[in-house]
Amino acid sequence: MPGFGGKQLEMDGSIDDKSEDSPSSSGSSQPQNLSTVVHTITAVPTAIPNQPVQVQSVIQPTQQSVIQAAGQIQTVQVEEDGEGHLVRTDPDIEKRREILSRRPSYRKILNELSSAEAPGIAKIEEDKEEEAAITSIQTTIPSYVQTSGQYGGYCIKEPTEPPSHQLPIIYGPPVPLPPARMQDSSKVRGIGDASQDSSSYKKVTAGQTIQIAAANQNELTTQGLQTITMTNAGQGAVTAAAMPAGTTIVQYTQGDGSQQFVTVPVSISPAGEVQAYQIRAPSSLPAGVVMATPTGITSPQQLAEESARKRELRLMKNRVAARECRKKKKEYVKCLENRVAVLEQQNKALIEELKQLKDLYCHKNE
DNA sequence: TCAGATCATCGTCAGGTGCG
DNA sequence: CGCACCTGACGATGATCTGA
Repeated sequence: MPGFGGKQLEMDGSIDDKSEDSPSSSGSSQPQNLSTVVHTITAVPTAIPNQPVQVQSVIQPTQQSVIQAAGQIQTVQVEEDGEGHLVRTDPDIEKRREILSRRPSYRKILNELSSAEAPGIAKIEEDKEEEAAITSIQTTIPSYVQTSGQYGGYCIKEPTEPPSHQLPIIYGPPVPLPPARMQDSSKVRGIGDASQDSSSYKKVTAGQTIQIAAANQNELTTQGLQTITMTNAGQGAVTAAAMPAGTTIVQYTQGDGSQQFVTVPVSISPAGEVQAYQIRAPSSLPAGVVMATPTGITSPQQLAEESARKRELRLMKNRVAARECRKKKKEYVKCLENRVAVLEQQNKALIEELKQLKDLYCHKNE
């Protein structure tokens, strides 16, 4: 597993360089306490557990040696394995291997790395985004939403002064939608075309993604709500299987850029009754994800819709998690590359130092 | 210019891990 | 033990490169 490599590179079989590779020391790290060097050991970092440490100087197995790198001295127990390799046998190794046998978290690893680095490298902080400000919102589904699952176009009128932290109420008559805006949800999403209409009514795309854009960006931003994207069932990223007809995912972006997701079942009665749902932020969901709980689901169809909604929510969360994971992985790889650069630099400096000392020693003997 | 190769990105699934 | 989260693996898709 690639994810294990970096951790083992640091923890297993290599010099523990927690404090030796800060970026600030890059290029300027010179060993200071050379008089304390008993043996100079070059430990080759390896991703393979139990890989023997390659020892350049001649030392005896089971001998206490002192590794000195970038001013840090460390005692290392070295033993010979069955194949003539010299292997580190620190008492901590077993414990470390045990820890490393678990799947690592890029966040944890990077934080560990960062804690050993200079402050220049940013840690990946736990998401401390504020809890969703929206705790109790009444969403009203317009009666003209077609029960086939395909929305007709409709207008959204933003309240002149919407209450703080509340979604705008969707209402208004159906409006024919331009086909071009119904083609690609990815293009539709993020449209905040405030310049397009000066009126308080908005055209909203239907079929794939419906966005509720702010006419006055500042107005909504100050209320912590910028855009709302409604993803309809059966199209785009939401498959028909995942989202039965009449189920809607509402995604909106707050002023700070954090995304919020709401799943809203749209079961409009043939009579056109509007069903209201209470939107809340349950404790089981992470910050930023709120769940719309329909009141009084009893029929099997509604149960199926409920399970489909749950599935869609799970997929959405996993999608976000995958994105986060990839982001972390990239940062982690970058961090490792920086470490490699720093260590190469230090290795160079140490080799140079050794060379100079050897020359000095030879000259003294002569 | 175009077809194929290569690469990057993304969504989804499955399985491991941590935690209450 | 169940749930939520994390992450490797896989396939799909689009962008870019390359040689004919």
